[in-house]
Parts: sequence; structure tokens; C-alpha cells
Amino acid sequence: MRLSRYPIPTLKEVPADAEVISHRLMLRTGMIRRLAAGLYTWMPIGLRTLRKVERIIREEMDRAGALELSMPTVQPAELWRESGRWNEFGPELLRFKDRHDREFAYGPTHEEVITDIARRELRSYRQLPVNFYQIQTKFRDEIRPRFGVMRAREFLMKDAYSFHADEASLAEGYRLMFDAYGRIFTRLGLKFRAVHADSGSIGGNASQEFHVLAESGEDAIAYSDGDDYAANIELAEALAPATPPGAPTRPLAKVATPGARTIADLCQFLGVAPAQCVKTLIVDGTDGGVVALILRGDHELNAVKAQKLPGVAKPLRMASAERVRAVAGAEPGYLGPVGFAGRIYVDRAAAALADFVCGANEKDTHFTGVNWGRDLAAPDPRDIRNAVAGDPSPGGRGTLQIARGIEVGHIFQLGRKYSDAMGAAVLDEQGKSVTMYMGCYGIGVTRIVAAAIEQNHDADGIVWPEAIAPFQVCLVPLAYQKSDHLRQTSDALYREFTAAGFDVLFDDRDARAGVKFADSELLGIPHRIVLGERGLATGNVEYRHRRDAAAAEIPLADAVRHVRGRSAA
RNA sequence: CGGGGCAUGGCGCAGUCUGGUAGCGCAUCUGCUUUGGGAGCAGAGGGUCGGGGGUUCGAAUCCCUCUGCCCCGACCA
Repeated sequence: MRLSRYPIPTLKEVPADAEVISHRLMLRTGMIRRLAAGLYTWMPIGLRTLRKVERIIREEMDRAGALELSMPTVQPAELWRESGRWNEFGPELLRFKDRHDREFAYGPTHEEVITDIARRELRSYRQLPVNFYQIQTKFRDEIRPRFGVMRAREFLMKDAYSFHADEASLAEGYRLMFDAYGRIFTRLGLKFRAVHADSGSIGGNASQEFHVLAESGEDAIAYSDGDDYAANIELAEALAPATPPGAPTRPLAKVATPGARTIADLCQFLGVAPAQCVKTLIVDGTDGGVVALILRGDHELNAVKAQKLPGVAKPLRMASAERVRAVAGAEPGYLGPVGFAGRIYVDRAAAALADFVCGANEKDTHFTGVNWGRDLAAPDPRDIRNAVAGDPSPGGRGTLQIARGIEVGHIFQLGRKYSDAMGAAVLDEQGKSVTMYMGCYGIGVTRIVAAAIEQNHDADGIVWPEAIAPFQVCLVPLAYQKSDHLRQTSDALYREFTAAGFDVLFDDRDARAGVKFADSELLGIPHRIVLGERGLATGNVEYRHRRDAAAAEIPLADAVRHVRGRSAA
């Protein structure tokens, strides 16, 4: 592409509302433009990358034996009523009516539609297993769209759905998709990790997420340095410390701790470590009452785990200060399990403490030297905290590390949730009707583009992985408008690269060198070739990979071969 | 949805408190100079100050109201 013919210039300044780096860079490079909250136009440069991502996904899905189809984005309400999700899904589902007052939804996902297809079209176990996929626009009316294309309302998703005669086949189909996802993210040139995940509202059993590793990721993931355990922090099992609790050595004592409402205050005041304290969180219960959750002072509550406990309201809500006062008789800040009458859940790590500190359920007062079994009932330890770096790996070897990631893929074994609800069955070998098992497999295609930028950028701009760069090669002739010789040489080189099959951005603008350099770096094109009068006098051009520290002189005649060599590396 | 904030040429902002002829930078256009790291000079175009209502001789500025957007929380590819 000749840059002089591309009407969307790069920007030095970005709209003030762009917070994350990928959003800023996508705006500055002219990849996207915002239409409304969570709605973006993909401009020509951005679309080139998006299409490359799509192509890799499509090739690997096809290779894994999946069949591409395309389902409507608009779906009738009846299907969603059949699955029960018309009510379950909540306001994220965009609903509307047609001229006949019939209800529809703009598809946020396609389990219902594909299950409808399956129950109409699939008759025999002999047609199974089968995996259908599409790459298509979804709409989810997110409460708070943000970060540009990273959490948009309208976005492009690859969604696949597999159908199986039995559970073993589902497990096998799931594994095939797991492998395909690994190939996809590898080919995209991204550093990623597959982790066990909570299956959330889609439902089902086994489930794994694929995360692109990036500091700015919204999710925390825990992985072991000694085995292959890896899980989303929401799910990652937090084990008790390896060492068993010691025997009590100190007497129970009530101490005055005026003003020490937080763990930090308390530790400062008493000169103890947060890990020697216990904090007590009061949350709403299902029966209108409350539940106390006990954690070690240096640990955080894991809401996903906690709201699965019997008696805890879902979604998890902290109890109001009034209710806390009514139940515990003290302000939040001085709560503790000693003498607490209601239901209590104690985290494993907190349960492993001896001689610990906790609130005394009395203003400005704490207990020290508290011991389970002596001063209060021995607890039934539960896992209700977030795993932290240094925890023993649930896999058995090594310790957990924490990384941040952007969720770009999620695979589920759905089981029969939808096929049961919607009656999707085939005949088995005995001619008996059996409900099909289902798997579903998503990839956030548009999100991948943003995630790739989050993971691959520097102070000058994007540093595209070659496979998804909008252009592979950037040709920068200097004084293109002034020198006939230089113009002819660079035109010829442009044709040569194009003929060799490269996507080439040809910066034939009448602009200063600095402008062209800055733009090629901002756009993150992997290979840059600069043609100047000086070098051409000796038959040389300048080559620089976007990741190189400095440029190198290479013979003009070798340019294509040189780039091909660097591009294979 | 709850809590905070913003809305002034295409973009980034000042002006609002204390009402008095709408400004700056970037970008755009023209001319001249410059030409290996986001050029210089001279000139030009472009704004119903988010919409509606009110107060006032006079409103970007004060009041009411609506709309849109952003940030922090619960959701998800």
C-alpha cells in the first residue's frame, strides 16, 4: 500500500479517554475509531491485522476438523426461553422486538441456535462427533465497556460447538480443541498460558481459559514453577501452609487497640506480622442472616469460592455496617470469631495459625494469643482465599507464581445442559435415543488484537508479531519526491517485495525522514528498509527489524532475500 | 446500576469560581525556505461553547432539566 494514498494519518495526540496502551496505540495508528460506547469501526490498517488473526484461527480450526458455518446474529426469544437463559442472562442480553411485536435478542453467544441446528439435523450416533464453528460478530451489553476493543460491546468472536454421543468422546473433542488453541496462539506469536477456570454462567464442567500474558491483564493467574498446574486465581486452590499449626504457647489476652481498625494499623500497634492476625469479613447469608468468613491478615477473600459455600448469598455481598453491629456487637474493624454466634467459615491458612490476633467484637479491642480448639471451636478449614505467590502448588510440586493475563480463549465441556433443555438427541447403536454431550470453545478475535499490542509494544509504538502485523515490510524512501533515481529504485523495490509475496507499506509521502521513521515504528511494522541517496550511491539500503537496536547497511540487491531470512527467524 | 468526574473548531486543552465581542497547541489548506529522527517563516479556513428551558441589558460562565461520554466497583471472548 502506498501511504500517500491512505487518508487516515497517525496521531501525535490521542483522545483523553484512552486509558490502556493498546487502546491508545490503536487510535494513534488509525486502526480503529469509536462510534459509541463499546462500538468501534475497524479502519483499513486495523482490519488487516484482524483478518490475519481470523485466518490463522480459521486454518487451525479447519485443521482440527471443525466445520465452519454462519448463524444469524439475531435470535428469537423462544430459543432462549427453552434453554432458560432468557431470564437467566440478565441485562447483558440485548433484547428488542420486531414490527410484529415478537421478541428477539442480538446474539451474545450461540449455544441455543447451534443446539437447535443439532436437534434438527443430527439423527444418528454415526454423525458424531462433529464440531461446528463460526467467526462472527457478537453483542453483549456490558455494564461498562472499556479499554477500547478489549472490552467492547460489539466484538468478533470465534465460537465453536461440538456434539458427542458420550462423555469419552466429549473429552476427546475437548482435547482436540485444547491442542488447536495452543497452535493458534503459538502461530499468532503470543506468549500465553492455559489455565483451569471457573465455568461461570455458560455452565458445564471442565473448563480452561487461554490467557495472553501481559502486565496490564485484568485477570490474575496462578501457575506452578514445579509442575504443570495453572489456574485462574478465581479457581486456583489455596492450600494450607506445609507446616502444621504449632501448639499454643501464649495465654488468651484481651488488649486495648484504640483506633486500630485495619490489619495494617493493628500490626503497627502491636508489632506483629499480618500473617499472625486473622480478619473477619461478614457477608450476607441466603437465609437473610449473615456469615462470617475468617482469613489470615495478609490474605484476600476469593469471592468466587466464597459464594459457593452453603448459606452464603450469591452474588457475594458484604453485610451492611448496621447488620454487622447487630450481629457481632461491634464495628467492622474489631470483629473476630471468638464468641461469634452465627455461621463461620475459616480459611485453611487461618485455621493453621496458633497464638494469633483477632478482633474481640468490642470497639478498640483485640485478642492476642488466640488458639483454635482452646479458645474457640476447632474449625472445619475451607478454601476461601486467593492463592498468592509462594503457596505450595496444588499439583504437588513447586510453588505458585502469579502472573497477569488477558483472557482470549475459553473452552468448556458443557455436558448436556443445553441438549437436555432443548431436547437434542440421536439414536445410539441400540436404536435408543440418547441426549448428546456438548462442548463449546470461544476465542475473542478482536480482543486478541488488543492483547497482542498489550504484550508487544515499546515507547515508540507497537511491535507486531510478524504473523499479524498489518504489513510485514515498510519501505521508506527519503527524498522520494526530489530524486528521480531514488524514486525509480524504490518503486522497483516495492514491486519486487510485492511480487515476492510480502505485504508492503510504501511510505511514498512527501514527508521528512523523522516523520516516516516515527510512523513506521508507531505502526510496528517488523521489517523496515530505508532508501537514501547516500546509501544508494554505494548500492546499499538500510535494514532494521522493529526489535533491532540499530540499523544495518545491506546491498540493495539482497534486500528481499535479507528480509526473507529475518522473517523466517 | 451505585459512587466520582467531564462535555469549548478534527484531536489535546485554557477560559467558567468573579457574566461583558471565544482563545492556545496539534492537525488541515496556500506560499516560500528546509529535507536522515515528528521542520521554520508568512498567511488562511474551521466553533449554534452537548441539547432544551430559565435568570439577566447581556450567559461558554449563574439556575433547572435532558443527553452523551470517561473513571472506580459486580460480568466476560
